[in-house]
Amino acid sequence: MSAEKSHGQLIHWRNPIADDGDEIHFCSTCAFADACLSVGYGKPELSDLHCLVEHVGPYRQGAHIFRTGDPFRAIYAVRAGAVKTCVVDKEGREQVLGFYLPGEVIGLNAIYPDRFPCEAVALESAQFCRFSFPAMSALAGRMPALQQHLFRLLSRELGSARLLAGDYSADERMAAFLIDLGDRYEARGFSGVHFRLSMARSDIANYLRLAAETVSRVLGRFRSQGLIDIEGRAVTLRDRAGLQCLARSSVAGLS
Amino acid sequence: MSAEKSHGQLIHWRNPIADDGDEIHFCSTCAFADACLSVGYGKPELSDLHCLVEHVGPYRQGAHIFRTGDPFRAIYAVRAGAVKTCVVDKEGREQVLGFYLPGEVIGLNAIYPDRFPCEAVALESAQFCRFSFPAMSALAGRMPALQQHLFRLLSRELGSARLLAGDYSADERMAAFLIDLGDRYEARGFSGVHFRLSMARSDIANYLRLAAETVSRVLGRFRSQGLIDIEGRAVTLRDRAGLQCLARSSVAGLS
DNA sequence: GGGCCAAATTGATGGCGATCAATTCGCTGC
DNA sequence: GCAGCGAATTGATCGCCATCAATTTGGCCC
Repeated sequence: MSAEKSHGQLIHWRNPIADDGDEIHFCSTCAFADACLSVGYGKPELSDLHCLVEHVGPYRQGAHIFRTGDPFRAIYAVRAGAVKTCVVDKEGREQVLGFYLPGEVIGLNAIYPDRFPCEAVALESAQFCRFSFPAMSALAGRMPALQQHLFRLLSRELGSARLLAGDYSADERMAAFLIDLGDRYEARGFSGVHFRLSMARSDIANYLRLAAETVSRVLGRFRSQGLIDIEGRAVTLRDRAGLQCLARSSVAGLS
Repeated sequence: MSAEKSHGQLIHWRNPIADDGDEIHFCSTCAFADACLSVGYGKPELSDLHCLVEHVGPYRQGAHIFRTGDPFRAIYAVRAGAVKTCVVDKEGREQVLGFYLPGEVIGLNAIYPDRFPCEAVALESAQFCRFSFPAMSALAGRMPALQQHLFRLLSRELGSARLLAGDYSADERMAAFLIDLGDRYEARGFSGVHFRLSMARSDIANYLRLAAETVSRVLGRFRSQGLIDIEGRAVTLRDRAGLQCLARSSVAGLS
């Protein structure tokens, strides 16, 4: 982040990277920032948390962070770049489960089977903080705030997974998707109205359970209706209220 | 249900109730049975777990266990009966999120928002074990096995929520649904091939994101194909392999 | 047993989005 | 700049499932 600032006006939006951490201060945009803040800097627990972190990457576009069936040892917080998780059935077709932006956590759904139930693939060059899960859950036992935090991360993801399961129209799905991405970028300190899609149209289509052609058509219609600007992968949400309205029943005012 | 018993041989299957617990022994079919076993009976932690349990109910059919927006204080394990969880949008249409059988746990998705994000409604007369969540997470801090168990319950539900989100045909959804119910009954010690649907066709339809008419047609077709027997709400899975095959790509061999 | 109402089944029709097909766009390497 | 190739867009057609409508079944109270 600090490095990017020197580039000046070439950057239209803040480059999504959650990397302002050092030995003393934890990444402020990270999903675990709250847990750290809630115990206060300088406490021994915080340094414990730092000790079990390992920075890994960069992984280049298309590289796997983990694969289906890999033994579960750690969860990963995205530091930079973006990731998709997906399952691949025996016929080789893949099904995208989710996209993860800087500051978000992947691997939580591996706790139960004790193996990763899905693949994680870098959508662009990506770096991670790797948290040993045994160490982390041991620490969580001594550190109620961290335990609470893990419960919340899991519970939250549970809520958002359920949202995807609704029987929404193509327009509703797409509107909800754009709003959701915007909200998530915003929550991490980036612009919530102007951002870059890090995934291909076909990945969006797969994630929303639509055909790629439908995604293209809906985006085109949204543009002609003045709801968004989109050029290649650069998106601007022009009419958030309008999108929000389309993305109706999305369980009004949750998360 | 007890009224049914007087009908004598009309009842072919074991009455689904997970209630063999007392002050000393925990319900053996309960979702928390494993956690108890793993620390061993008689240990002080176990009695701690028992102390924070409160038996509630019976709730009659259609009664709410909790409602959207209620402050989150506890999670509930189903002791007897069955439950559906659902959200209701502002137009009043409901969307079924899941069904819960004896031994299963509801309320885990309330941890993050700290309020219940959905309704829980008894599908038939139902009883519960109510676990105070603050007490439980405090105990989890002292009892790694319990913490682990909570993580696993959450993670597991995360996995199953994702399954529902796939773009499956009506046949695939229905087959997967029947197999899943059978597996779950079996996991709790009941028959996995012969059981009673505790929910209405319209609830199944809503849950599977199909029209009630489609559910009716698919079940009829399954019957004429010899895959199942169904009469009213009594189901027998005649050809599990056939159903399993229909329910294909359901992320082969997870959960 | 009879009447009432909701649930379930069965049939006829239509719409949304998938699929197939044809360009066009945009990036990469030479 | 141009060839080459995959991604994205745009158009035409088809099929699954929702919707509307009509019975039929089953549960419940009198």
